[in-house]
Amino acid sequence: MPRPTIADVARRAGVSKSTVSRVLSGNVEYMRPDTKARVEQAIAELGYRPSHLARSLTSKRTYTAALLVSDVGNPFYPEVIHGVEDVALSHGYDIYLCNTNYDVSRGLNSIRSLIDRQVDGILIMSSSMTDEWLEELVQHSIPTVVLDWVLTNPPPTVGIIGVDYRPGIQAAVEHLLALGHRRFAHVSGPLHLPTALARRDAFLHALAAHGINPSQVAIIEGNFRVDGGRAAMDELLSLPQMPTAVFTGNDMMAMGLVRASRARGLQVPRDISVVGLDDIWLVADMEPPLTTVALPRYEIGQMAMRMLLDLLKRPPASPYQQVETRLVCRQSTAAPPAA
Amino acid sequence: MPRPTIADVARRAGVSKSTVSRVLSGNVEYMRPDTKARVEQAIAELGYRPSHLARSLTSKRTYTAALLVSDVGNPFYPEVIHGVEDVALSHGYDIYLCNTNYDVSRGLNSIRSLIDRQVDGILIMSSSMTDEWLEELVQHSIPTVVLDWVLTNPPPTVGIIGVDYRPGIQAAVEHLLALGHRRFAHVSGPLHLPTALARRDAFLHALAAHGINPSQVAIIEGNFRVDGGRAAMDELLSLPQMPTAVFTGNDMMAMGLVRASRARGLQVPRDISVVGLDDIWLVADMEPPLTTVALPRYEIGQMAMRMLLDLLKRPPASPYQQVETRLVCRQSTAAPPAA
DNA sequence: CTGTTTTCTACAACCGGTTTCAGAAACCGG
DNA sequence: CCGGTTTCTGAAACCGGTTGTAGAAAACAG
Repeated sequence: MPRPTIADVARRAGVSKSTVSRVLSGNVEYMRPDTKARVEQAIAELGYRPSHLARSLTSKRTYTAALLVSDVGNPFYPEVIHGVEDVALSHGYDIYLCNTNYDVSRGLNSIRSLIDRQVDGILIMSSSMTDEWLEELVQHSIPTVVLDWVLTNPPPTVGIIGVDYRPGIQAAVEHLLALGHRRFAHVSGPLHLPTALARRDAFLHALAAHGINPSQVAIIEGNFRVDGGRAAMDELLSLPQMPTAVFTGNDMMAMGLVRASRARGLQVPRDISVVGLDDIWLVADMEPPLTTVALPRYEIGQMAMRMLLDLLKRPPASPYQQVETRLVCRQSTAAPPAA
Repeated sequence: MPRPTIADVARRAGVSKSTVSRVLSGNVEYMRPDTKARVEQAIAELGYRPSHLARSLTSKRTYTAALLVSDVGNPFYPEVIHGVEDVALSHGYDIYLCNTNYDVSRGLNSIRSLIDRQVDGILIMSSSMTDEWLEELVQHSIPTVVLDWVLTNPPPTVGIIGVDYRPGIQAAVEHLLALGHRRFAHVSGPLHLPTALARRDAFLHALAAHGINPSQVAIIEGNFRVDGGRAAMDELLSLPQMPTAVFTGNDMMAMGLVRASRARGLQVPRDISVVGLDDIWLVADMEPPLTTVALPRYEIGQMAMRMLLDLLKRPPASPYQQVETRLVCRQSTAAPPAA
């Protein structure tokens, strides 16, 4: 037998569809208690549950949101996803998850599909996005929240979660300086990404504030992945003068770098100090445990979803919120070699 | 301006809704070419895209499926998710992702919500499920595919992806025996899970086939997590006689075990050999790289989604498919200490 | 016991599509 | 030029809900 519909309930309770609809939506101000009771009983007896679909058709609300990430396999995401999901769940929302696989056009396809499905809003946490995505979404006036993206003049339906890299990175720099380091390198993410630039610049500024000229800092462009960190190690070794401390744009590259350095006979932190960024769970018990700039990822997820819900209520908003970073000191940093 | 509807297109093309609907669904056998052209032009001019929602209401198909996992953070899942997603995408499906967080009732809530949203089917890949979930789904005759779950007499709407642990585990056992090991231990998953039992039994059977009595094998019940592996190491040390080779129910526990052993002053593989299961990407460059029984996870994802699509077409099926495991030899296994 | 007001419920239209069916238009042979 | 096919298109009902409105029933005043 197919699911009972609202008409079945109405028939059984001897009332009209509208009456059933009213008790469902709690709109019972002018309803006789016994009528309400009859309807409720019919609902219970039939095990009736309203169809989300039909409801959405009139209400224009699907109670559905989408989360676009580059790749669920990236350890950065799980906690973010949990944060998003927990808030979503508690507001009756379900989440479409889409991996862009770092592919801009795949992402755009997903977005189109999601628009056709009338999702109420979209969370974009894929670094490999383009402004074209936003245009598409703005055009259809779909509320959107973007993580760590730079937007001059954001449209009213777009919210932004910013990351303030300064406090964490500044603390890292001061920590390294205090240990005695003077020669630094940075392994960045792909420099066409705003987030990679922000991290690099926060690092350089913090150094400059302490009298270290950015031009003395070796910058190696990486790819945010483990193998990028590995490759970077080789570049470091080919430098005329090895830096004694390296800050990597994320933890994955730090992992690759530490491994590659071990393979090259260098020991972390004795021969070289390494600081990562993200504080993914893996690095807490790496060999050695990684010193890193932590991002509150669960919080980011929650915040993003909450912002989206806000955007859904009172659209002309375009909010901006920031999360802070902080330094987590572990054992991949030490005084530079005497040399 | 709101999205154009089919009525807008019809008006603009000077035809009826039905005609537009027909060109949309490609049902143009009896249509004059110029009519079709007019409609297509109107569609293009308005940038019309049909509403998935309205369509689903009549067609009873939402082109939506759900994937239930225990925790996206578990490195087992990403590749599975990719497999599922790739097949889904290429068939016009979008995927709801739900984390159960190892919580049976949270999972059940998700399932209820998904049923109300009329998903076409559900993939269950959360080990912490119960048969109650299936009952709910079967009752609503929602096609379901379950990974590695034991079901006597599966209902026709349920498909199962089985894992044949034997080939991989057998190879692992033979590998260890060839190295000279005779004293074995197994760190299992929670033994109320069918999958944990299957892994344990495959191990014991393989040993038995080579003359090692299961009763001589130390079995420690773990939890499939890193800390479970850590705890298991302590139990191993308290044994009257240390085994020389340990097979863990998954890689996470192997990681914990290796780390704990290092902390206890033991070296892998010199003092003890360790074999994991899953071949998650992390273990390829652990210290030492882990020997492990590999599961074709991307394939599992693809296979599961394909099975679901099949189930959607010709329901009275209840298929069963198996994937094979195989041994990946790395450096966490060696000859036992001379002692 | 009426007339008015208040309380309650049903009817009907609508959301944006699909599908059945009937009838109009074009084509054809005689 | 007429009747019978064949080809094409539109009207209407439906999917499963929500909502505005009209009008019946109950309550109340006179």
